[in-house]
Amino acid sequence: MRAISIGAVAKATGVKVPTIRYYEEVGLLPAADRTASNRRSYDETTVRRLRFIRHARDLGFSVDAIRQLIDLSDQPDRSCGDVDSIARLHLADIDEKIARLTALRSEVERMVDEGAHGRVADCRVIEVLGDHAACLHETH
Amino acid sequence: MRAISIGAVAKATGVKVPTIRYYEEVGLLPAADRTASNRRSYDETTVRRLRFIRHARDLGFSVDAIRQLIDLSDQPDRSCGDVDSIARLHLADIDEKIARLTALRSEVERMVDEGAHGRVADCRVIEVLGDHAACLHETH
DNA sequence: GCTAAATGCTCTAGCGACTAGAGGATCAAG
DNA sequence: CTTGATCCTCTAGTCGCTAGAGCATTTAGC
Repeated sequence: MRAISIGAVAKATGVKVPTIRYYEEVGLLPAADRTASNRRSYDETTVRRLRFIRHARDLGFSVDAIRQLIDLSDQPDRSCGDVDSIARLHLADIDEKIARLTALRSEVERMVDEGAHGRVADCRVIEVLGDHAACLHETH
Repeated sequence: MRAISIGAVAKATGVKVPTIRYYEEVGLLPAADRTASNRRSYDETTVRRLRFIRHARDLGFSVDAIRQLIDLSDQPDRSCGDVDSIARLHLADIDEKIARLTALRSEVERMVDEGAHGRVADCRVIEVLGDHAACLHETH
C-alpha cells in the first residue's frame, strides 16, 4: 500500500480536508499515521472507510449511528440484527420528520393561501401566527 | 397593566425561562423592564409577542425570519407583500426538505428491506453503505 | 538551486437555537 | 425565621461541521 496525503484522500472521496480531520477527532477514523514531517498519511483502507462514512452521512445517519455501524462492521461474525435495527430506527426517524413537515406544510400553505391583503394590519399570515386557535392541528 | 414575572410568562406561553432570556439576547424581545431587585418584569404585550414567536417557531420559521415578521407587523400600514413572501419562501423550504427526506426514505427502506442475513459479513445494510453504486439515485 | 504557490499542521471560534449547570441573590409561604 | 422556589449572570455544551490565524513543509517552475 502506498501513502496518500489528506488532500488526495479528500479528492478521492469528496470529503473536505477539515472534515477528515474532524472525523479523526470524533473517532470515526483512527488516528492517522504520520510522515517524518508530521503530515497525515493514509492508504486505501481509509479511502474505503471514508466513502462508507460519507455515504451514510448522505443518507442522514448521525455520526453516532455511523460509529456504531463501523464498530459492527468490524466484527463480521456478529449477527446482522444490530445493524438492521440501527437502520430501522433511522427509517422511523425519517418517517417522523416527514410526517411533521407535511403537517407544517399544510398549515403554512393554508396561511399563505388565505391571501395577501392590502396592508400588514389585515395580513392573514401575521394574524394566524398571533393566534394559535386559527390552526387546523393542535400539534404542529 | 400589571407586572408579570419571567416564570409566569413562561407558564402562560409554554416558552421556557432560559429561552425567553435567549430571545431577549438575540433581539426577538426588547430588553425587559427590571424591578428594584433587577428581576425582569413583563406585561401582556410580551406574552402576546412570545405567543407569536412560539407559534412561528413551531411552524418552523427561523429566528431571523421571525425578526423580519415582527418588524413588519410593527408597521401596520405597509403592504402585506413582504410578509407573504417570507411565508412563501418558508413554504418552498419545507417542500425541499420533504422532497429530500422522501428520497432518503426510499433509499433507506430499500436497504433494510433487502433483509437481515445471518452475519454482519453478509449484511446488505453494510454493503450498500460501502458501495454508492448500489443506490437508486445518484444524489440523495 | 531558488523562489513562490500550494498544501499541510494546530488551535480557536463561529453557525442555529437552544439547554444545562455553577454560584449567588431574592422572594413567598409556613 | 427558615426553607424552598424563583430569579440573576456567566460559561460551556449540543451537532456536524466551516472558517480563519499563524505557522511549517512540500512541490513546481525557472
